[in-house]
Order: sequence, then structure tokens, then C-alpha cells
Amino acid sequence: MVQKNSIISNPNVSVDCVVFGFDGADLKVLLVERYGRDNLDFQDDTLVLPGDLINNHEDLNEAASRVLYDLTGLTKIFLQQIGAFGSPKRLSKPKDIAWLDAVRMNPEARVITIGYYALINIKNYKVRPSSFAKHVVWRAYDEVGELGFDHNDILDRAIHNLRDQLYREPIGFELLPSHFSLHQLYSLYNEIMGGGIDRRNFRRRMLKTGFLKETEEYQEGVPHKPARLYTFIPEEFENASKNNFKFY
Amino acid sequence: MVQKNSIISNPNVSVDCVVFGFDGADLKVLLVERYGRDNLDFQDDTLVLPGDLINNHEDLNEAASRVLYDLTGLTKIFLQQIGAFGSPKRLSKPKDIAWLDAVRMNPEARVITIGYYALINIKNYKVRPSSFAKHVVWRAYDEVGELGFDHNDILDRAIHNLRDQLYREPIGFELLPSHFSLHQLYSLYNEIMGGGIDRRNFRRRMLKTGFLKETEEYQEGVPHKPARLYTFIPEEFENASKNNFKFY
DNA sequence: AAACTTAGTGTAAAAATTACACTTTGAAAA
DNA sequence: TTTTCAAAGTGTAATTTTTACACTAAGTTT
Repeated sequence: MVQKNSIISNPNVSVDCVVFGFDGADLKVLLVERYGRDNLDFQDDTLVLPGDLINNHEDLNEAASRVLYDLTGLTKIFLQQIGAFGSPKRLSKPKDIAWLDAVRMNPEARVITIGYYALINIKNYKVRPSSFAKHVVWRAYDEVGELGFDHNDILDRAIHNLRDQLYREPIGFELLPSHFSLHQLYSLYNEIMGGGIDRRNFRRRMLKTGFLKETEEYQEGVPHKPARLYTFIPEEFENASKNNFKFY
Repeated sequence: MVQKNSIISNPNVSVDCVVFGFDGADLKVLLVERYGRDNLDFQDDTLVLPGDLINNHEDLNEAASRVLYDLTGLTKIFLQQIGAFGSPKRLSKPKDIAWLDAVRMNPEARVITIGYYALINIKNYKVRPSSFAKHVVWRAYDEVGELGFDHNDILDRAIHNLRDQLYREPIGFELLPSHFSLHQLYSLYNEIMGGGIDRRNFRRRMLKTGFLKETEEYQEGVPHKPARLYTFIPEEFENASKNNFKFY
């Protein structure tokens, strides 16, 4: 168990965030263009998840929150840890090695990253004129290609955890405005879960949970019958439906 | 996102394992007495989860496997990551600080740990005459008291993940001998899930899954009708019951 | 006024879940 | 050898949950 005389060099530890948003039709992921730390001129066209090294005295969740704050200006973002990624072979793609070289990092250097996923209401997100706004891009989940480092692995775990959690906890609201139509909610579930949800059954089931409250507001500016807007009551979830919540 | 000129000192990274076993009645956890790295004489009576710092070039899972191998002599143990624990305040209990002092570690030093949980067949476990066998103890889950460091937090996450996974994947078999009675399996589920499972319904449901195969063996040495033994067929789970598996 | 588009609604059949008690079998005791 | 003991093994009916499915209502545009 103890490993007596081997020399252990401490790895760098970073956080990387999979930020999900929903535009009404597609599940989107926030990506950034890779840049060089202390060498900001260097840049390849590789997309990566937003992330950063953790600071001393910083909680892991705090580090993830900080990354999100820098990126969006938002605090109190829904955030969930999905695990640690630490294979020494994380950085093996030629482009990754070129990047390491450009930023003068030792390719042998070990980086462990803690993955998070976050849900944000895409409308609340404002490009930050400071920071890295100009390099930030929303990309449809289906169209995310190859990312740098091992970020596709992190994304895989993130979508898996998202589906898992969406199935069992009322977290979908994090992706929507505070007042939303049942159609918006339906589209969100149907999209994330991969389709096949019955519209009528979904509606009944959602309303039966008791944690949606109807408002007196209606959709505006649509060329057809406007839908009633609802709002989510977290307390009702906590109390009433003691974990019987389930969706498809 | 980038944090320009702050000095970042790399934390130590360790793995800690919650090793579960089942003795037929209780869910057990494997604990070790804390000792001092490079100072093996120092020891307090505090129990902790088995763990170690990761080596260079070692995958996180490899590190966890190594810890388990050192402890049990077993390879190919069921192992599941449960996440990273990295609050800078992890080491705040007086005893923990005394320990850090005794082993000459800087109390400011940052340690991030990756938690795992493992399932082993308690009968296969042999105390290793080398290593730390004399300090190893199986403790009933209900009777684990206060552990050192933040290991109670890790244990909480582990039991939560175990229940979650047991509910959805056929992992209970990892805790049993390869041939087992339905009663053993029932006790295991009932114990881990916190009781209340109907014996007859459980039996029917389990057999209906199709991934239990009956053998021609029977329980021996019991003072009553001996139960038939079954065995688990992983392939049947993979193919047939495409994720429809669910228990209580 | 007609056409278009999405909102909004109910029911019946099938499947899954739950609750529940007696008979069988082998070993041990009388 | 008979009785007793302890756990093994078995089935059904009621309830609940899930699924499949199509038409009317309402507001906007043409």
C-alpha cells in the first residue's frame, strides 16, 4: 500500500467543464479555442472544453465555478462533478503534442483533470468582452467533432451523466427560462433523451408531479395559439414526490 | 479562464478505496489503521480507507488496483470511480493535524484524492502476511464510526453510488461466490437497499431476467432443506435484457 | 373567411408491481 | 422411526403504471 522509495512528482490538477445549453431545438455545448498559457499568441484551431488549473486553497467546485464565471459572468450555475481523468496517455495526439511544445510544457508532465458538467440557460449567457469571448463557440452536441486532449472522453461521460440525472431529477429547468411552455420542456427532454417520447403522456406525467405551477402568462409573438407558460417549484419536488420522479 | 500570474503549486494526488464485502448478513467495509509514510512507527488508532499516492505514469485506475492488490492479493477486482475530493479544508480535524505533524507533512500541503469503490467476495480475501495485514479490519457498514481525513464523505458517496448501480446493473454477484443461493442474493440486495424487499417477488424477478443459470449443486451443511445454487451469466445480461434490469 | 400551425385534451389495453400464505424437504431431536 | 424445526420453494388476484393513439380549440396569416 505504501510505496516506499519511489519518487512521486505531483501532477498538475485542472478542472474542465462541459457547459450544456438548449436553444429550443438542439442541445449545445460551449467550446473554446485552445490557446497557450503565458503564450497567448499561440493558438491552433483545435476546440477544447473550457477549463483551467486549480489554484492553491481553492476547492475543486470553486475552481469550476470560477471557470464558468470567467466565461459567462454567471454565478450560481448548476454544476455537477463527473469524475477525474488522469491517464498519463491523455496527451498523445500529434496536435496535442505540438501544442505542448508551443507552450513550452514538458510532454511528460502529468495533468489530471476533474470533469464537470454545467447547465445554463443559453439566453442568460453574455459574451464577456474581456476574457476569451472571441474564442468561445456554442456547438450542437451532435456536431462536436474531435476535441483536443481527452476532452471527447469527458464529453461522453458528461452526456451520460446528464441523461442519467435528467431521468431522475428535475434538472431540465436549469436549461430553460424561468417561465416556459410545456412544449419547450418536452423538446428539451425529447432532444436530450434521444427522441421517442410521447407528447401527451409527457405532458400528463409532468403535470402530475406537482412541481410545475401554471402562470397567467402566454407565449408571445407566435403565429398560432400561444402556449401557457409554467414555472418550476423546487420546494414541491423536495417535499412531495419523494424520489418517485422518473422520465423515460 | 486563464489565471495569469498566480503561482500554482501542484497538489499531491492520491486514490482511496471503499472496499465492500458481504458476509451473508452485513455489508462490510475494509478499513486500515493510519500509519505514517516514511515513518511507519507512528500510528494513531484512527481508521481510514486504504489508499495511496499515485505514482508517475500510473493511470488513476491502476493506482486504485495496485492499492487493492497490495491489500488483498487479488487482481481483477470490480472497481468504480466515484469522484474527486479536493477541499483544501479536508484535513481540519485535530487528530488529522497531529498526524500530519507526526509524519512531517506541511498542513498547508494540498492533497486531492480520487475515490473508488470496490466489490470483493469476502471469502476470497486473504490477509497478506506482508504489507499491512495486521492493521486491516472489516467493519460492518453500520458500525463504521468517524474515520480520519474526509473519508466519511468518501464512504457516503460510495454507498450512494453502490445503491444506485446495484439498482440498475447486475453487480451484486461481485460480492458473492460464483455459485450462490437465491437466498444469499436476496439477503445481499435487501441489506444493501435497506430492507423491505419481498422475497417471492425478488425471486421471480431475478429468475425472469434470464442471466441466472441454475446449477445441479445445492447448499451443504445446513440443518434444513438445502437451497439450489445458481450462477451468473454476464453474457445474458449484455445481450438479452438490454437495460431493463431494475431492482427495488 | 379560409387555411395554417401548434395547443390542448381522454380513454382503453397491456404490462408491471404489489401483497400475501401454504406446502415441501432435509436435518436434527426426541 | 417419528416428530419437530427451519428454510426452500411456489401462484394468484388486485392495483398501479405505462403505453398507444386522434381529434378539437385557438390564434395568426393569407
